[in-house]
Amino acid sequence: MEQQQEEIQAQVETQIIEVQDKAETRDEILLAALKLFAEKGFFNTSLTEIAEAAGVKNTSAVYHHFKNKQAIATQLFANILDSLNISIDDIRRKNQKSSEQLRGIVDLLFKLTDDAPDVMRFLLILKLDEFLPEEKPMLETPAFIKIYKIIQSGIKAGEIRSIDPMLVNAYFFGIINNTLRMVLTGALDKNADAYQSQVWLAAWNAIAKK
Amino acid sequence: MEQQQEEIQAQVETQIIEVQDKAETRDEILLAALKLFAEKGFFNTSLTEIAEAAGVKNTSAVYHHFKNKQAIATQLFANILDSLNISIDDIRRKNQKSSEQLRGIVDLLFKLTDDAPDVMRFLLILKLDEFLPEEKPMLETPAFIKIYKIIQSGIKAGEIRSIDPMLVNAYFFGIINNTLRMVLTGALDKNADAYQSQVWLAAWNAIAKK
DNA sequence: GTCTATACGCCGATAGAC
DNA sequence: GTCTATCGGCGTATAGAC
Repeated sequence: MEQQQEEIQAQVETQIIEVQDKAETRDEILLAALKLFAEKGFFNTSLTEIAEAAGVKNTSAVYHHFKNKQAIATQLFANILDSLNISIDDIRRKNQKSSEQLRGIVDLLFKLTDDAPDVMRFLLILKLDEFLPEEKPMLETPAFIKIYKIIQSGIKAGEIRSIDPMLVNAYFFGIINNTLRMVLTGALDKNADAYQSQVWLAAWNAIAKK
Repeated sequence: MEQQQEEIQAQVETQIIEVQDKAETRDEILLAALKLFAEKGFFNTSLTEIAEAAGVKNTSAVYHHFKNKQAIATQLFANILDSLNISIDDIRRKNQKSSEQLRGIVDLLFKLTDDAPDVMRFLLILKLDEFLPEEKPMLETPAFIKIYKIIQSGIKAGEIRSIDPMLVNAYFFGIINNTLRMVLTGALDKNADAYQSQVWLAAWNAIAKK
């Protein structure tokens, strides 16, 4: 009985491990690809390199998980935007005012820049439509539509200046993203966190109703 | 005597035409490459396409003018930065205050966005280090060093807030460049000129001493 | 699901006539 | 200085054994 249970336990563990292995191989590929794309760009990264970095000695293994190189990038793009979208939902639920919601988003972006710079490089630096020409432009994805709505609410509520919401977007994320881009490329030498509070203030002041 | 002069005249004209042809062929290649790079990116553009667009039926003609594909991009980069640098010198000569000099630069960038969008796409949208890895980062080129100096002067003169000049740069050109990027990609639907005065104000206010 | 081996195409680049 | 012709190589992608 005990032995049987142990066997079952062992089987379950094996299954978990197998499942993990499957997931891990796929994830290893995605992770390796993200890193390489962020470092050298999509076109400078060969499938051979991705395979190596993922711990497989072979491009064929990669082709078993993904139709082609583009499909890897597409999946990365979807994953990143999904998790961004979920985070934004969370932020909207926990905060009422547009200013607070934007503050939350800024907090998230700065954290990501320090903790997952490759993700932010993918979002801010790579020219996505060069290798994902059929994907929707970022501004039309759920995450960014929600940001647009936050801005609209802020204007309606009198928190934000009454100008074209798209210009508000341009000002606010112009300051935020450009700063983060400079952190990512090393033009600014401290980590993102060191700049966060002052950059937030500058960005918010650029769009806040006086 | 008259005939001789006519002949000489004809020869000179021929020479001029030939010289023009030489210059034009090279320029045609550069122009075609600029357009194609701006439209589809460096890696999605083949030398065959550049040759066709330049009015030559052949890549060999291109190779006669440039060592390789990279050399075309390098030349484009140098030309654009040179003319930018010259324009900035001109602006600095004609204006005293940092605010006026920055205003002049903004004016230039907005004009370029409407009149030479491909040049601005090359500067703002393309990921240059992906295909020009050995080139100096843009911030280290003469044109941008001068902009940095303008900012430093403005801080010294009390026109601009006393913070890290690099952050001033991030704020100011964050707003300017992000707006222009959105014009270039169509996210903002009017031409750049329609936004210029208000965007200038927003960018200047983000860095001006209150 | 990962390996070996291999096919295939495209594109960058060169040689040489004119 | 532009043409025809052609090479070589890399990188994507597939077939098939294990």
